[in-house]
Amino acid sequence: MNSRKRATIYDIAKELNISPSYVSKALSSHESVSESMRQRVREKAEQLNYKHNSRAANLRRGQSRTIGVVVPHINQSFFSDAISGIEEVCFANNHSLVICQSHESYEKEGKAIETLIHQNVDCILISNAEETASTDHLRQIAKNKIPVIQFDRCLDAFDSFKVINDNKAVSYEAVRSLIREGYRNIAFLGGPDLVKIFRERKEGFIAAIAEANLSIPYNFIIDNVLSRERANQAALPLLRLPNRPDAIFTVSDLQSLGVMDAAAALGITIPSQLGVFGFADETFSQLVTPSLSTIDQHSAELGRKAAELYFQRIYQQDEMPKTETVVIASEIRIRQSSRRQ
Amino acid sequence: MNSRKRATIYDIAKELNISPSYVSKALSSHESVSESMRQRVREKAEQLNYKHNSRAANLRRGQSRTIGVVVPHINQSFFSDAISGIEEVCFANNHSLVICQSHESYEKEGKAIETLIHQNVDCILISNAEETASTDHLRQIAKNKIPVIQFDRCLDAFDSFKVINDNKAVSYEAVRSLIREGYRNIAFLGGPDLVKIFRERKEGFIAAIAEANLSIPYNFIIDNVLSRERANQAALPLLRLPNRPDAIFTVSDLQSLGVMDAAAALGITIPSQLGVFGFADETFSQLVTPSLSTIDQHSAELGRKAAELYFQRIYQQDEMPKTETVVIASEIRIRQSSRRQ
DNA sequence: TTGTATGCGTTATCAC
DNA sequence: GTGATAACGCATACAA
Repeated sequence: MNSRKRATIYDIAKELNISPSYVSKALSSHESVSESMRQRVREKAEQLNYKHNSRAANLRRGQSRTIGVVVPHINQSFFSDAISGIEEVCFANNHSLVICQSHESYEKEGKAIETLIHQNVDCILISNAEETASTDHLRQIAKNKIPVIQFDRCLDAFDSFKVINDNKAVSYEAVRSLIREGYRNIAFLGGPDLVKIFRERKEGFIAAIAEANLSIPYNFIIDNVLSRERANQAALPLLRLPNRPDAIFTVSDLQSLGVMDAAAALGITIPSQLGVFGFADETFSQLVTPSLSTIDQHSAELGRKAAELYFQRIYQQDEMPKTETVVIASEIRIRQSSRRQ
Repeated sequence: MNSRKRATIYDIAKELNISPSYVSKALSSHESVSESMRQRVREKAEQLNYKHNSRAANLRRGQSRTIGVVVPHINQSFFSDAISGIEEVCFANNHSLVICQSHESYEKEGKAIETLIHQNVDCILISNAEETASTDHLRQIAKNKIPVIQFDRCLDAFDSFKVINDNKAVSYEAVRSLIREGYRNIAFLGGPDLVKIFRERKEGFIAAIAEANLSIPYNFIIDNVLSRERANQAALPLLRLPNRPDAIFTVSDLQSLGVMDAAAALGITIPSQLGVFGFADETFSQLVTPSLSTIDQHSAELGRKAAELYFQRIYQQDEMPKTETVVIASEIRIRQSSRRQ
């Protein structure tokens, strides 16, 4: 695919009988270059269809002006919304985005990180895979002097910038709203306990339950059932219990879908016999019937914030700043699935 | 952020008292390097935490091993699924992905392309913005000797590899299924007429109508209403007509949602009084009530195919191959919204 | 088997 | 104002 090579500053220099370095300065509008010369160079560049090669420039500069992103799946609303926000900020700052997906696998996550290190990215934004139970891969990044920003699914065993929602507070709000609707026997379906956000959501749940002086049978709190299928498998036995839950709070919308499947299979009506509350406000949540009560994480905003953190706090900073955790406010969206009236 | 620099082959060479170029060969397991030396180099590399800098290597090689992707929005199922497929293939071929979104704007699309050219990407995969009515931006890419592969939203005024669905055939099938269900007065909500896929979907619609000897009032075919809102605005007056349509075929699921909104607003029941058929099989389509009949485009497969086209037909080829259009079979998914019984 | 020289396209430094 | 030179990190043709 090399029919002919692209024009370089050497070509422009030759045509204009000036030196390549001077062309470079002219193109970057260096002060020491007269306006008339800048003009001449620009015209010749246009004429030769010259395009600046940013990778060569970045090699020279010792940067890549590229941000790496690792997410479990790019085709889940939460992540694609977040990436969308990240892309906007990066684009506005003349940086580009290299995206990898881990498919929730720790091994693939490690490979993706390896690739990004080879690519010499300036920063890595990561939301960890469900499977990830070690911080070795993150330490690997740090070992290569690449700053890490975790978002949403953060491992607190690794110190880095983090962008998350006010998970505990909003979960507390959600469960309170269930209690206000008259639900009394509320179960919880969670995610991997290593991931802080899932622990926090559980804490919020427990706080609301405790505050209302309700009791939770030990088997009403089930961790590590993050997918629709696994939540379904967890909900079925729960809903077959003599003293079955009258509401279920889950840490993702997909899990709520699994609960709804289970309820349908057992002929249990939502919301009258069973309240359901999800998390993430996926596109489908307001479209299912009954529409799903959930939590809007403002994911695009979360992505934007993560990227901005790089540009404001790390980029062009001399030393590594003290890490920090940014909290993005989220909102409960009460819909039919948790409204008894 | 330059606390200390990363190790290079020079560092390894110095430590081992051999030449840098020899290190390079040893690391790439060149034949002329003894196994014992390879081993020594590898160990030292490991020890110094050396990471291959692929951007420097690629600069030397005159490639970037990077594919650029431009889509309207990365957070729409169809596109994120397609990108997911593209990513898989690229990752398997040791290439990385730079992703830009046009937000359906021609101007942003052009800027994204400009960025990708600067980035020196080896190929650009693009699905054009709704607004795009010129092929200038694509010619700009070609002018820079970068191969273009259009997918889904292709402009046929620009000759390039293209990957699309069997739009006409599957639309024909979809409309036939509506007719089979007894719908007789079927309207069409389309996209921009410049984009081939939308024209083809219309052609399929017309073919089925013609075959069944049904007539279509001139105002039952409405182009260029691609979003939920615009489809809603188009559907409302249509459904207020004395001789209103008893079914509507749209070229996207979001449009169908707009139609459903309109029907709900006017108290028209789906599917008994109005059949609705969408396109794309977005995640939500099987979750809405009534569930939406639609067309599964096999978008991940479509993305994979687009990427494979690059690796199989363009990458490492001496001359630009003759372009070609690849058709990905799609399938109709008949659900409640178009089933009268 | 090992090493040398050169260049990829740019920019920063210094000299004129 | 303008230009020569080195360097970014690597790979390759060529020499030994």
